[in-house]
Amino acid sequence: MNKEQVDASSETVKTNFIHQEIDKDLAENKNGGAVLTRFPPEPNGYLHIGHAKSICLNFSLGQQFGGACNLRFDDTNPVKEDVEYVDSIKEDVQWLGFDWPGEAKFASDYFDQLYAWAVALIRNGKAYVDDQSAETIASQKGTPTTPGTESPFRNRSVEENIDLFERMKNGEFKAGEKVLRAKIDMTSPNMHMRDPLMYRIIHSDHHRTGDKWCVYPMYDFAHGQEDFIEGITHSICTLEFEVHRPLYDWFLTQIIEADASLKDRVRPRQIEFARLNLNYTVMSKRKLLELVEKNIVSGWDDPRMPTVSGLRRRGYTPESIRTFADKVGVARRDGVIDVALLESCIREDLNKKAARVNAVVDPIKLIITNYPEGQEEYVDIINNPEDESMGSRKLPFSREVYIERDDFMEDAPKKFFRLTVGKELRLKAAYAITCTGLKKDENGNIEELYATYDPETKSGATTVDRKIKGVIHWVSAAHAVDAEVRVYDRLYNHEAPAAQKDADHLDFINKDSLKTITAKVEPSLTEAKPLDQFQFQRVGYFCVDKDSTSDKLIFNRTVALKDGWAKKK
RNA sequence: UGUCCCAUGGUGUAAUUGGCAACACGUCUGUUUUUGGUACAGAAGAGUUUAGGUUCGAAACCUAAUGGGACAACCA
Repeated sequence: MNKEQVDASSETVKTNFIHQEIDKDLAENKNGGAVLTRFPPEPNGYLHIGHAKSICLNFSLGQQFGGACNLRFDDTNPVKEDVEYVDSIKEDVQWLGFDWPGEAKFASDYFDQLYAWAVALIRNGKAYVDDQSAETIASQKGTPTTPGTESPFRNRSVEENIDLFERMKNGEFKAGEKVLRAKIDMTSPNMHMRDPLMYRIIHSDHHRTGDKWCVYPMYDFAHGQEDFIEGITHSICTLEFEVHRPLYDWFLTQIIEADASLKDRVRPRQIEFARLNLNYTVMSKRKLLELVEKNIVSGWDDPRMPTVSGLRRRGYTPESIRTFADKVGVARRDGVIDVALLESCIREDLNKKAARVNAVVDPIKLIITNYPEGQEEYVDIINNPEDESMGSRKLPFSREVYIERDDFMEDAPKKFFRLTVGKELRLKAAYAITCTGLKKDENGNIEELYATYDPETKSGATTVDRKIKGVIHWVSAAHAVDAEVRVYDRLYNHEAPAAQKDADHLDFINKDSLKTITAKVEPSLTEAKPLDQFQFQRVGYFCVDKDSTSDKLIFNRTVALKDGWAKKK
């Protein structure tokens, strides 16, 4: 199969530089042709759309190359981590449509091995216990432009180091009293090679290992070895870890050197890519947490949050997020993606799937004066013009209906296809009506509209065949059900809220990012279940909120429909 | 006064690895439409940051400049 055919048959097959690097490794028969990736979150927060990109990348790489992708929790810092996050992360990954081989893995599963390797490094004179304070160690580090200086404890004997490290493990010292450091090069131009910390003392219960450990490995001494233990071939991470790569490789080299039996094992390779940035939002855990803690949003799953749980509650589908991740691409240059792309992905998906319903979001009553009082009838209406198999339903029609306030205009320009006095238009799936007048209150606000209908124009009836340009949606007033509709907009009114020098991201909060209104919806919606998705005809895509009940319907607006008319205005 | 990474339409990614720049989103036009949606047809918009070099030929390779980014947590 050549590349053209692949592209034509499957939109998801798209090349990127990581793909190409793996191809090269395969061509060189590295690792015996194995490909195994991993998604390694720290269980200290909720996943967001940026993680989703990484998840899609790692898992689909695993799938495409006939391997798999491990889910591994990087739980090396008990003071920040919690099982609550483990559960939400698992749920989000599965919801996105991915699964990992066997049980989820944990860095804490490897603490014994990591400890043994640390001891091996000490034996080989590659690590030492430092008694200095964090401040002192930091000051000896130097700066990116000036070399560091060596610790006075750097040349302790192997025996002393081993004894000290063991006593650290046994809890004989207080937190901060001692650390284990790699002995590399305090003058290295790469700060991470200036005798980085391997272990620190933490007297705090770990969510999985309890109080077994008093020492915990740092990221750099853990991550590469975790990959190595699991047989990961390609360790894909974001750009900021690029400077860690020499250290990643150095630790692996030391470990293999210390134990010849490890020489033939799969050796992981770290590859970095640019993290996802989206405009009109923020992506850092810290800022997202701030939004939650300051009650700017209702929680991690607030539909305005870029979290996976927020997007889910907003009505985004896993498919739409996967196509988004695919379209965004993978590269080494950092950029900012337009949310419009995300929105187009969910529209594309929901256009095919969502049943159309009639819901009037900003209602105004229209009375059809020549329709008999007390009469009602049921008209047929198609559920989804994009999918005939979704069938049709009956919709009640009567003398008084609600229509959208902005579907009427008193002094309408000629290009206005909707309702205006004297003009005929169609109530979708029902009759053609002609507006005959209106009633205003003392402030000049329109209270009611009046119209006459033409019984000959009933939808489906072939008797009348005149061209009627305008078609609007409506709901029978007598049958309408009230529903709370939460109209969401972007959370920030600045496209780069986190990138301003003299302003905080909170300065750019969009005060109108949530408008709660009461809509009149068709009665069939009382059957809707949480997370069900609909297109409110001509308005947008909406999903039933998790707190919705048949007595109190709540809908979240996922995304508005494209509005060509709004642009013209 | 450092090391490393990056630079392609408005945005994001491509360019079969040296053969006169493509796709998606967005924008604009039209056609169809009982959704001003969808679908369809078409258009505008970059000559690839700059300057040198290598080459018959450079977005791609080399050098330098410029611009952007990363690195000095007992975080990951």
